[in-house]
Amino acid sequence: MDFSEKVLGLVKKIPKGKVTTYKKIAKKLNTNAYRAVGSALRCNDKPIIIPCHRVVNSDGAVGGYKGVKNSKEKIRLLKKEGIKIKSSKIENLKNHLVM
DNA sequence: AGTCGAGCGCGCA
DNA sequence: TGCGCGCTCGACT
Repeated sequence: MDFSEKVLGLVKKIPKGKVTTYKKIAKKLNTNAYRAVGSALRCNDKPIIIPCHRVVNSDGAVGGYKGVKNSKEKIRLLKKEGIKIKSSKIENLKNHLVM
């Protein structure tokens, strides 16, 4: 569970209005298991303290949320935080990227 | 551009 | 032990 814990720990630190990618997280953990990052977030039981909606794909696609791909809920949440989203893709991704 | 297959770490059967 | 997953990237079409 170390892996998952680390992932959750990092995601938890993402400030409001900012996002990061699965890839960056994996890199931070010194691994190439990008999928494992998604898995960890998917299995996370505390969406309250773990804003998994702030984690997106490297190309800006929102990915998924709560086990559902392209979750409209996730998109709306991000938009609410001031992030522009066009057709399930984040615009100016670089502008919101952290880490 | 769009699609396919291969690699990673963890969880579940 | 084996397979799949909220992913990514290099190769092919």
